[in-house]
Amino acid sequence: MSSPALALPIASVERETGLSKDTLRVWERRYGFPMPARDPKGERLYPLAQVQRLVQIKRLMDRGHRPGKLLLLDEAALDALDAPLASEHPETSTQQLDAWMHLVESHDHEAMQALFRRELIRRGMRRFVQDIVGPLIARVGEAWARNQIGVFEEHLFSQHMEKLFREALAGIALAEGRPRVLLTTLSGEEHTLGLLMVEALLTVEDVYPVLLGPQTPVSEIVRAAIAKQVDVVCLSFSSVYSTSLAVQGLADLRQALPASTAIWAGGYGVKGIRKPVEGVDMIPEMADLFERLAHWRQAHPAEEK
Amino acid sequence: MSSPALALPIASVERETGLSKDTLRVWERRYGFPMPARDPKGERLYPLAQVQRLVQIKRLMDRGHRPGKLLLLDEAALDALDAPLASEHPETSTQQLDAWMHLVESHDHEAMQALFRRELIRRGMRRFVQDIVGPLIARVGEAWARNQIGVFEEHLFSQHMEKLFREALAGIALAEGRPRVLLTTLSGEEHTLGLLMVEALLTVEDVYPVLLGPQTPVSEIVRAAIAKQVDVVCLSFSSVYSTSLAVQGLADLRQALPASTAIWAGGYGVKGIRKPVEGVDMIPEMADLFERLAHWRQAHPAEEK
DNA sequence: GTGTATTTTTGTCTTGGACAAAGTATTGAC
DNA sequence: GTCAATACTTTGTCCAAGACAAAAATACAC
Repeated sequence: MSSPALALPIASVERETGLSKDTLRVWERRYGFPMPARDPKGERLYPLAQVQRLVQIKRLMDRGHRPGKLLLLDEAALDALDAPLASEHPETSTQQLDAWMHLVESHDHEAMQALFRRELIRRGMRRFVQDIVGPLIARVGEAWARNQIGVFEEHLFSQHMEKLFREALAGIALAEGRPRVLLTTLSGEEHTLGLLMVEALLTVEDVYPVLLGPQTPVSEIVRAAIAKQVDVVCLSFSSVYSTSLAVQGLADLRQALPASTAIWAGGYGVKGIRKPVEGVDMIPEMADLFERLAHWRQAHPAEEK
Repeated sequence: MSSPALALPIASVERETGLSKDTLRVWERRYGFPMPARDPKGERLYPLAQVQRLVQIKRLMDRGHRPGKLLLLDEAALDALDAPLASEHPETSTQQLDAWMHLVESHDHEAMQALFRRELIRRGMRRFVQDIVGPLIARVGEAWARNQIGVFEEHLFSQHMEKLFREALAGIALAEGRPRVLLTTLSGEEHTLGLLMVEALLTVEDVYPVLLGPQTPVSEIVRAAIAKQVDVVCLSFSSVYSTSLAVQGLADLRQALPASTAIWAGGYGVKGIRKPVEGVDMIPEMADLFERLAHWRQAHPAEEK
């Protein structure tokens, strides 16, 4: 018999935690944690408890804590760090959001899907996205960082949002509207939901969207922009994307793209950018998107043909 | 200025080829290939040509060739081994696939989308996926590996496939069919297309699918499987996922999941697995999926309530 | 406050050796 | 001849300790 699932080899820990083997080994050397057992061959075997703690540490690091501090803390101190942060959801009526969150937590996706559809019809796409989806995505991200929900709940939520948007857009035939907008993210930014949200908003505003999906290198964005003759390249940054990487990427893109092509950068990740990047329009809030759009249309009156 | 993309550091090569850093280094030591340049710091810089050849070698390995032989061959001999693959999907003529590929290359996604819809209606979901989508995805992956198309074309293709599947499934109300199947990938496997394809196939076969999206850690898959009470966990592996990581991950999952929950593993990434993993059903080909499904239903006759 | 220089932290890369698991070849029984 | 057990070869992953640059934090000047 024995109970083999009590410990994992280093490769599995890498997969489960997202921490590289090199990092795991160097932490052990420097900080004394994690300190795995060894098999007869001398290879590391991480007890499940240590793996769980590593997951927790990783999550706290994503929230801005530094490994040097975290790895020296004991379990209680770690848990204490997990608790606060609870105070901030300003804008939206907390009560309604709580109701939505409860659906996310309870995995009742049939009810969630049904409620989404109802609210979409009731409010229209624009208000639905602004009042519900946007805040809810932020709330879910926050709940995940605070360990109130797991990866599983977050994934399920994302999938159903995606399904909802794609179904809503399914019936809409693409008009030859202007501007033509390319939607994507830079390499390293995996979050797709923001893009779909923007696609939905723009489509109902008679924009012609070209959805490229996430993680396109700058050089390929340029190729795409030229091949599909877009007027605007719109990028989305989630809150986990490093601000400096975003600024660098936007600058690179601006340089590589013809001056006639506008660049819009949106999402929670751009809120941290203090100094604006030359030739790039920041869209920190959903509402700014419409402003930008109106602005573009004003500057580019419809030419015949 | 400069030309930064001419060579890649080892981490990028690992990501692009699915070969681990350790493997890349040990091949260099043993066989003399790949033999990367070095930057001032002494770190490896793989020229693009070597990376492409590595991708080719990886593909040939998945077809059963052994690295010891392949790494000693020159370019011509490698290409010779590569060629005879064309006849693998007899149901679809190479000519027709070429026509599809041409659409991918020309970025004409309106035509592509229209043609997809027509073929879906004409053939039905099952034949459409088996005869067209499956081979086409393989073909696109291959073209990408050979550098015949860029990231941009590949992304655009993926997005339109995704759109197609999601639109096709939009109208179908989920029946309370059995088995209930959880669809996801392990951390590190980003490819979503395979999941959607399987979801589409299963949905029309009256299965109840739970799509979790990509990159779920094993522990969260287990939570999800229990919460959603699924009968089967179905994982997809693309060709860039390392075979040994797949085996390790499947073993970890098998151990963590109740014995009553079946595990199905599909995609091009499982073709390289020689020795079956205890308690995991391999689905190397699309057709095997239906066989597995029939098998499951036979073993679990519908109980009333 | 805002910007620049200095120090610390941190992750990734390096080498060469070791070993077991998987794959191939050989042997021997029937 | 087939099949199975045995010996040999191939192959990927792991280990150790050292090195270094990019990022973050701190100190300092304005």
